[in-house]
Amino acid sequence: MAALIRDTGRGNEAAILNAALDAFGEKGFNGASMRDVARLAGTSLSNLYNYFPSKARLLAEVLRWANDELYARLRRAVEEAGDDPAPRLREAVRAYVRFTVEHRVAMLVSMGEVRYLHGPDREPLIAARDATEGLFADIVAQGAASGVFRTPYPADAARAVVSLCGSIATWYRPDGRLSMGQLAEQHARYCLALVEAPLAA
Amino acid sequence: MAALIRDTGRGNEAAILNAALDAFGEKGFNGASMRDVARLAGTSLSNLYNYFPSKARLLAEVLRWANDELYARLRRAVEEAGDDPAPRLREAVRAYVRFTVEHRVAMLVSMGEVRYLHGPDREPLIAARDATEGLFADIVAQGAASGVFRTPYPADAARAVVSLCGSIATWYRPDGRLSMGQLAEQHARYCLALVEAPLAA
Amino acid sequence: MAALIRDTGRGNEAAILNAALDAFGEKGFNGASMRDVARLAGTSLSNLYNYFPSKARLLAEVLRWANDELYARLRRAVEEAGDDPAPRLREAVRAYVRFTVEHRVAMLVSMGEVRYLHGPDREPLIAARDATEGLFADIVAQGAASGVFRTPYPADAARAVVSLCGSIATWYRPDGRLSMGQLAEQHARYCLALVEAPLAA
Amino acid sequence: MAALIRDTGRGNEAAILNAALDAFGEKGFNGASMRDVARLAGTSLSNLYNYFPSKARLLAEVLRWANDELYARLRRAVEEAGDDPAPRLREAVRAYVRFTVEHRVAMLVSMGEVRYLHGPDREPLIAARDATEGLFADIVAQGAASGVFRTPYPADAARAVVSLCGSIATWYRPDGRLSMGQLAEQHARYCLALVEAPLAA
DNA sequence: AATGAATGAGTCTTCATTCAT
DNA sequence: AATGAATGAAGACTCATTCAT
Repeated sequence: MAALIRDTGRGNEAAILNAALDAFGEKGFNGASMRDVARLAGTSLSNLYNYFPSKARLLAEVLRWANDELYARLRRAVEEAGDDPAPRLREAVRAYVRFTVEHRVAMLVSMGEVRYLHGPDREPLIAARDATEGLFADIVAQGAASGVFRTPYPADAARAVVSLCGSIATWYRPDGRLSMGQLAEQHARYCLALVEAPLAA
Repeated sequence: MAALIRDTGRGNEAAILNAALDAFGEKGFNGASMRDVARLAGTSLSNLYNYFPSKARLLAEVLRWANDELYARLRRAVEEAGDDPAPRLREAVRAYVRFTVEHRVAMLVSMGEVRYLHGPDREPLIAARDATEGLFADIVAQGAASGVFRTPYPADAARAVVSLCGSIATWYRPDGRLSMGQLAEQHARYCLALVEAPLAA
Repeated sequence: MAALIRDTGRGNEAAILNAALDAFGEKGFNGASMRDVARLAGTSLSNLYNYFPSKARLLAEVLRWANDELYARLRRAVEEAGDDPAPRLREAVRAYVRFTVEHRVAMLVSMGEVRYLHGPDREPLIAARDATEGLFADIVAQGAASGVFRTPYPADAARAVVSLCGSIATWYRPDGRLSMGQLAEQHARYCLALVEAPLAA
Repeated sequence: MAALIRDTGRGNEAAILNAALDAFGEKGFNGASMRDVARLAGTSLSNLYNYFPSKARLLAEVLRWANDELYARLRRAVEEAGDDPAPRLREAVRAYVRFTVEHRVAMLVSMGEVRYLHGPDREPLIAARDATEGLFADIVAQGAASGVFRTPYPADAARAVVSLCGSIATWYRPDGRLSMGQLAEQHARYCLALVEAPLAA
């Protein structure tokens, strides 16, 4: 479970972002204090404000990083999957599951703490999340159009797919029964079944 | 969206529980203050402590009520659905979706705020949640045994079903495009598809 | 260590007074709450106010009972000791020590918590305490006048005697090395020595 | 009555410690609020917590300072008194009385409020207090061994001496009848008499 | 970029006390 | 005499944030 953010080219910034990710992941946005973040980042409380003007902005930045990374991975996975909707959906789901498992806290924060953002910090995040969901929506639409996904709800099924993959973060434990690979495999099948694609027996 | 808790036979208790549900639902456990709860309940801050010894205990009680109600509804729905696994799953999912829509905040709190509970308040809740999930697990197991659910992952699919239904709470808005009935219908089909039951074309 | 206050002929009054004594003894006047007292007395919080109009008054009553009892015991001991100052002092000290040991918390409260009393509750207590000290002052004065106590400070030595005996309460433990009898014996000798009375070799 | 703690080399620390000493001295540990301390120290309530993590810890630090200072003074006094037990005891008592008078509240707090300390804050204080008493115990033992103190209770008399000197704090008023010098003189004699040393007529 | 000290508003919780029954 | 419910003030402590250095 490597750190999500590697380097930003600006002093302690990456350490602070990763610390915020951990803190918000463990205690939630309101439960974690700036002192918690500072402690995890190994810097002083007041130094945080040299990088981010407020706690909300810090959360916003963390979420932006997480979403950008997830989006990039999904794009890459889909591109490498070729043109057919079924393998595209399969690979997108597998990538999503892998990201969820590898960066569970990032996913948790991303799903749960956005609602504590208001004003100008909020909308870019919502847009980014919609873009991520849009990737799935496109695949489902393509599959429905070509007749290979026979779900009667092609306009809504993508949301179900995304919800299903994201919810793994709420219960997954690294020492659990299922490996990341098994989880990815299972969910790929769940999602193909959900959109009513033909399945190998 | 009627109040979840009607009356407990003890002074202001029901009003406080419902107020806590609303407050935790809107701002999260850590974001909502006991003052918020008191204001919503129409009583004084200190009077809260005549009913619940701590904020955590208050949350625990709220969650217990929500889970008990959900569990009871699911039981009833499953019983009335007869013996075949497919209609049983269909009715369970529909009941779950209806509960999620009608008591969205209860569901949100139930999914998101349990992790702020520790010590003796936590375990009964986890057990109750497992019991709810167990209802679905039984149905899936029955369907898999009888061959009507052909999912290769009968031991894990119930969790996916529950996650899928619960996640509605994170995005549903009463004024959205889909009615509760449509939502229930869609998810019933998603879930039957997910466990690879035969579907009417 | 029997309860200090036996019965007052008024419902739960004695139980409340003894409970207050214990509570104030253990946690101090400000550290103990009326709830603590109620719990120890086995009654309800609000019922306390049927007997005593305020926490301060409750403390005042407790102190009055303790002082009255101590004063009575000292009077009796002195009277039974005859007319000579040396045996009178000896018996007074022994009685004081015995009371301190038997009702340690009463003594602790009496020494330490009076200062939290103000207004009309305070002065009667101070007067009662002065009366107790006056008993010793009289004996020392008598002994000095008759030449048997040769202390150069007859006007001040009584205070030292009283302080010395009372301070036992601050360190005495029932399971300690010294029995009540030994303690009484030792202090009788300390005090006779302090006033410079002739001592048996 | 100069401030007990001069400077600690860390911001407002000395001011806070002295303020705590005054506040606890006047109202007791439980009667004084952290706001009281802040007001006396001329700083904000929250700033207190930049120096001491809790009220109990603040009390513990205050007590440590007071005990260290007392112990140092006693050591010095004893060392300068030469080798004979009688002058050593005399000078130790005088130093103790002077400290009690000069830092009455420190002594009061030290005697009365230790019992509100629990856990790891408590034991170092008890040990320090025992060390102080140990100084007197050594002197009494030495005097008893050399035959100049003829008390039959050499193992216990030191406690009486310490109690006697400390109790001055409970009644002393700066505008009272006796000066500090007189008080020191009187108690030196009380204590020598108490251990049954030969006294100048 | 980095820190320690500082602050005012806010947190949960407990307090002594009152009131209706 | 006795209780359970209620309350406003106050308790210790933490918060996000700022400022001087």
